[in-house]
Amino acid sequence: MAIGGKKKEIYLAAARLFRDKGYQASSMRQLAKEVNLEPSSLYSHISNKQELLAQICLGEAEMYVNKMKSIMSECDDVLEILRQISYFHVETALDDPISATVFSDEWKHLEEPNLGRFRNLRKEYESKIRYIIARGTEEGRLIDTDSMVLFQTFLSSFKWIYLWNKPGREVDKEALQRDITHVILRGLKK
Amino acid sequence: MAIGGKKKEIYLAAARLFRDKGYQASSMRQLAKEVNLEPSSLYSHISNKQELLAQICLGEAEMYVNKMKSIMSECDDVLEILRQISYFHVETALDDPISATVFSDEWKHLEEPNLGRFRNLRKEYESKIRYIIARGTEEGRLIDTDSMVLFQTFLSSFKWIYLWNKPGREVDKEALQRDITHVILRGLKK
DNA sequence: GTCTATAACTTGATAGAC
DNA sequence: GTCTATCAAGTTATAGAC
Repeated sequence: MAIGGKKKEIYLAAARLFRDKGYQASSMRQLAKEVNLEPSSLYSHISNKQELLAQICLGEAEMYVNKMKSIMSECDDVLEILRQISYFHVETALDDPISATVFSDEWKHLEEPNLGRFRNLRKEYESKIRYIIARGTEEGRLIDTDSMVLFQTFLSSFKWIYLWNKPGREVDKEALQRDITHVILRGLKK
Repeated sequence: MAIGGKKKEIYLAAARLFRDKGYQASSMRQLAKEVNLEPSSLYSHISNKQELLAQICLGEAEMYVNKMKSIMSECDDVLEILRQISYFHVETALDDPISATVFSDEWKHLEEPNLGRFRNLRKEYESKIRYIIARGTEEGRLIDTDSMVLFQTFLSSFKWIYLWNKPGREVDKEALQRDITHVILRGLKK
């Protein structure tokens, strides 16, 4: 680990710990052990435990919002937008499954004002997807089923990848992107 | 609450607490308050906190396994079996969203030997579904995409219902069963 | 920046009176 | 079966020496 990289090392270890045991069951003592420090020394690098969770969750949330903006500014075709979102979800779940898991499963332990910020970012992201799906049905590109069902089914289809992506596993990213997107869009397309 | 129903009352309150705050963040003191007892009095009805989680998670897991056996013994058509599984998932998520959430999100806080039992039940359930999906592709009823992708996408498609099903919401169960099943099977069917 | 020591508090669970 | 009182262990975080 490079000099000055201790803070990053702490964040990475915290994310791994939160994923494996959950936020509440992860102690600062344990975290300290993982980065070879005494517990009190952690506080020279971070201000408290909550900050660790907030950084991870809000960082991921901002990444999704930014990606969504980027996709929508570059592309106008509903199916192509959904395809790009799908590819991005698979990619993030494979490239950083630890952060993806903490983001998905531990955000509820955020405290205010981080919780409010997180919910706003998620709402921003989700409302864009809702809009795309509603437009898709209007344009006759997606099936005419309840738009909430389409939206929720679409998003939940990615919720297994980060859990399934265990360290030892060999994954063909491009094949997985292609297959998952194929199955999902097959269900939604008219 | 009926006489003798205190134990059941405790379990219901515990499930609600585990869902809302997570297992680790739920304290026996809080649970005691919810059922109008002093913390120590809880131990006249249950032996410890872990037992509460185990009962909820293993109870749900057994229910799914039993239902799966029942479906497979009564029906031989792959698409009809998948339809019935889908309907059952939607039904349980709507009828008892609290247990469904604890089962899905808190099982990782089970300790041995409960954790092993839970994993075995889940494995039994999932291997039956894997088998059905593999058979579906062999028979030419389902698309020829990677069977693991089909399996995971199928199961994860139900993972939003119990979270979305907030108390105040009005839900048309039959419409939801029909719509969700329609979208999912559309994606899998040849 | 890291350490030792410790404050201030919460946790699950038990003992024993009633 | 419920209570009061309490224990032993664990929690986050801080103070101050080096």
